[in-house]
Amino acid sequence: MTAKISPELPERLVAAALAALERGEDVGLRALARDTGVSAMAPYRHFRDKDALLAAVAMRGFADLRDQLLAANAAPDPREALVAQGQAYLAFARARPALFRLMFAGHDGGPPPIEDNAYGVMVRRVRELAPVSLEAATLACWSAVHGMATLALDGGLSPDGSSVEHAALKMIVAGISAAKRS
Amino acid sequence: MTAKISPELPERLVAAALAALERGEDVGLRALARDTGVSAMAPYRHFRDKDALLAAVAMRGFADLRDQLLAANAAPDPREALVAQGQAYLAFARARPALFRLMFAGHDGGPPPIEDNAYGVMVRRVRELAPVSLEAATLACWSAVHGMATLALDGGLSPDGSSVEHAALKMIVAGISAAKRS
DNA sequence: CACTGTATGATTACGCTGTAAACATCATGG
DNA sequence: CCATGATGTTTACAGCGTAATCATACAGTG
Repeated sequence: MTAKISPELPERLVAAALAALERGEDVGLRALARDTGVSAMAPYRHFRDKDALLAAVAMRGFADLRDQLLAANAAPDPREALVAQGQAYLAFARARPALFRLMFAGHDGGPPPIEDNAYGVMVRRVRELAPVSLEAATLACWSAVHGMATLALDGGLSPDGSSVEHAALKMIVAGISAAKRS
Repeated sequence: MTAKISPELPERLVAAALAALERGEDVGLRALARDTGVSAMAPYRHFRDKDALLAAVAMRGFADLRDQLLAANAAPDPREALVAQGQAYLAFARARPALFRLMFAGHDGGPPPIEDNAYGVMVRRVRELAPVSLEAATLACWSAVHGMATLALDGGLSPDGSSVEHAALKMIVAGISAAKRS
């Protein structure tokens, strides 16, 4: 009665986790295994423990986020592009809140939250604005956007205040592009 | 064999939770009750469920945070004061990371993360800088500081990069004080 | 082809958790 | 003096993460 079907259990587990997150449920190894039609211990053949699985899910999330940022990066003007990236970041957090929170929940072994090229997508644009104090400018920009997303999820922001958010983002890039030296 | 001693179980439970958080352990109702020398079900006489207890803990955290911000608010110049507040906010998050994360973890029934006067402490200073676009400026400032704190906890920032952080904070207030209209 | 090692999954079991239900004990006010 | 409500205890149950052990199927080698 061994199944041994269908492609790659790990992928199906991660997919099931993403689905559960989208559904607003809280993910658990057992429920996850049940959804995948497999025994409770099966996931342990592919992930050291629950955190390892969640780290894999988070990585998928970071990849998606990077794609969203890239898609929003079209404008030639760096200021416009950065604001658009910020809005995309916010939209991602609001569209998939549980996943977003998981991504930044600090599961020990996982990758740093600033992952892969999602970071690079932004840094390239910031460099056009503030090449001398790049580090500080990048930190300011990313912090502001990430903080706004977090506050939005936790109820501090009204979900329809997009014009205020837009104005705030413009202030940030203004402050950044005004920097001459550290 | 009924204890019925000592002042107010709820306070002692919250205190035990804070202690456990400070110790880096993860809080649980049972362990909490054990630390307090009381039975596992006792907390339910004072809190509807675990989330309610955590919400109380979070409120205590917000009060502490507000005090830190007030203490950092001394400088007469609003720009300096805001930067100092940001640094205090960061210091709080780094000094008590588990509590900070709990405060913004979005336990349903709790208060909004921007709590009490902690918010007001900052808003008053922002108003001196950008009275016309207050909403956006406040959002920009709070978002940046909160995002920096979150990123710091999740390993994205080096713990000794305080000069970069300082520069980033200055950029933020520069962008805010440059705002003339929305 | 038979044989064996390795990868994958299933079973079982343990201690932990949050919490529902029923019971005991006290302080208090009619 | 006794009923009543507030507080804490005991017992019980379902769910969780995971350690240990067993079963199966496939791959490579003789």
